[in-house]
Amino acid sequence: MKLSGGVEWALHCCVVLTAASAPVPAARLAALHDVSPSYLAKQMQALSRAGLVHSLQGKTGGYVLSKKPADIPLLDVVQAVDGASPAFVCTEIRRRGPLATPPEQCVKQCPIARAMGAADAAWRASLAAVTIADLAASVEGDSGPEALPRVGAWLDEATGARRSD
Amino acid sequence: MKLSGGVEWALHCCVVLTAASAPVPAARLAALHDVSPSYLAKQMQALSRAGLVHSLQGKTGGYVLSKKPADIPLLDVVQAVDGASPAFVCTEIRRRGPLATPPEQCVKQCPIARAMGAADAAWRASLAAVTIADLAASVEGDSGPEALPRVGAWLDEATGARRSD
DNA sequence: GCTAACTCGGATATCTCGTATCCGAGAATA
DNA sequence: TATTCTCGGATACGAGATATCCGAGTTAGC
Repeated sequence: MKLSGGVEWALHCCVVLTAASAPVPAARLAALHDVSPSYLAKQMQALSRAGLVHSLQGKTGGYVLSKKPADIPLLDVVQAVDGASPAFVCTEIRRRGPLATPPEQCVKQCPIARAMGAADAAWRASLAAVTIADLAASVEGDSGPEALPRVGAWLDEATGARRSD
Repeated sequence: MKLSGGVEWALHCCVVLTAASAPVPAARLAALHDVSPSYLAKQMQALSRAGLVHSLQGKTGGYVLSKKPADIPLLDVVQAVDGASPAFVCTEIRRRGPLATPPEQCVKQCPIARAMGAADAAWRASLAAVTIADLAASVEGDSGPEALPRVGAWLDEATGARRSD
């Protein structure tokens, strides 16, 4: 029961992209967080495939959020990076062995699968209730209203003035 | 975000142990479900270490539930087999890179970690609300009141009359 | 009291999946 | 039109899960 490590990176990227006003290359995002550029690129590709971010190619290319931050639940980001398959997969072992449950009693899934599925649904519901906009607001509350715009400005420097660092 | 496959086996074993009236060897449990005896033994060891089942050695040994089924939440079984560590681990990447958040603003964990932690808590709460006894009752509702006792009798055959198969 | 057989428990190979990386395709700028 | 920068998929590497085996301990029977 472990979540892919790239999920954390993807979520942070989505939050900071909120403050950017121009396409941000994956390399720039990697530099901001001081993480592997190659690997973060992979996560951004996943977000792009899921339609959460729009990718622009070419010299001034990069990634832009394709929706309003308030319309992006955390669940979408997590599922884009980590996959949408549920944590628990029922192997139907009740149908095996000498005392296998007869097929006519297997119309509904077994109680174990139901309970695990309910827990999975609760987890997803919790993630679906929070959006990227909520996270951005929380960052303001924690680090002050100027923190996020400052990051956004730093990200924009890449395109505006390449002489920043 | 994938759960160890052994979790399913462990849960099924706990449910059927409800109906047994004598210690059941791991090999017998494996035969019931037609799964690898060696690997299931590993899961049972995890349950034993967690104190959910009591292990008896010797010729008439085996595993017995160490508590009333109503006192064993699914969460305990899942955590015993899969580990208790949370699915999301915050790497604190906000403290890295050129615009690292100053340490004095890191007294509380970042909004992302909080949101993921809340989802994890919801998942655990859902699992903690269901007990092995609830599952056993659901099995009765699905397959009839005689299904579970029949399995229990089959498990007991191992010790009572070894001439069963 | 002793032998023998059966049990659990931990230590040991194998393998899939996540981690990390690289190079080619495509587009906008100059 | 050529160049430079970007994304995108295909490619090695490593950790963790999967599956297994053998030794330690205990009980039953003789």
